[in-house]
Amino acid sequence: MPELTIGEVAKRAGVHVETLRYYERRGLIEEPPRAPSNYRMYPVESIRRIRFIKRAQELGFSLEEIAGLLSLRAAPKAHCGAVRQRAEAKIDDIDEKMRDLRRIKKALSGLIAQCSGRGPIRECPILEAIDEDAAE
Amino acid sequence: MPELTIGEVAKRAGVHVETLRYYERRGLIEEPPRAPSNYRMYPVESIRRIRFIKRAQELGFSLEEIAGLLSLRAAPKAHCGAVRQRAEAKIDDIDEKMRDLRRIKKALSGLIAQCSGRGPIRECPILEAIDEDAAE
DNA sequence: CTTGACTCTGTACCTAGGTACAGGGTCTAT
DNA sequence: ATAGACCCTGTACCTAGGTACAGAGTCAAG
Repeated sequence: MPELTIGEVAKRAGVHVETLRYYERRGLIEEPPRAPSNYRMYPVESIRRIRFIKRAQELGFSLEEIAGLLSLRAAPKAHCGAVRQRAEAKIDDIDEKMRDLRRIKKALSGLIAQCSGRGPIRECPILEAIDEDAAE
Repeated sequence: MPELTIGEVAKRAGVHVETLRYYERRGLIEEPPRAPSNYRMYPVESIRRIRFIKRAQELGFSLEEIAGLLSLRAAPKAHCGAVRQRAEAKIDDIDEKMRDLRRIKKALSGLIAQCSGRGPIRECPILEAIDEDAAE
């Protein structure tokens, strides 16, 4: 019987015990069977699933989106295009964030260029610019 | 007496009344004098300060960092280099975020390239890759 | 002089993704 | 048989930046 306690799963998957219980509440992992002691007893496959979740997170998916991926995976009629679509949407999100960051960086660079770094604070061109600019 | 109620300040600065009270609690704006009714009565300059906060936010500064900028501005001995330094640090933050986003985007693009979008979900190369990859 | 719009304080709630107790039960080694 | 390490539930707390009440007081118009 390859069953694991929550602490073993946590250690092997590299997460905290509380995180596993949290994922269970969030519906990301199904409720494992219980030992007579009421301890959760996880099959070894659980570790793989937790790692899937962590890696999808590293790819920028939220827990809600990951739940979607997982239920997609479990749907026999689903096809691969649905997954691809989600990945593409995520890339669009990333592109948008990058545009925002570039815009902000450009604005900051412009401010820095106006500041020698040597005047008194009262005449700081950066502060003056933030103070005076119309909302852009 | 150019004094404004909280609602007037909110409207003119483009924020909610609750936000102004929140900023006051956070120490971003000082407690305004009170009318006999106990209403807050703001001087017109307050509007400028609120707008400063909003614009600094748009530049990526947190409220805590903005509090720092504001107290810097109020310190007579401070010099402009301190502001410049904060702006440069913010650019470094941005660069780091952009690097992260680029890395993630690259990983996602690689996954998408492996997926025709047409297979059944069980053979989806994207899901398989997330499932199998060692943490990278 | 009353109605509606405004303001006050205090507190709870929201998202996201957890983390930390408290107060109990269980399991293992000695 | 008892100490220490584990597990259970339930609830509160955390960051960040607000938002939403509830219940009370105030102000202006008609």
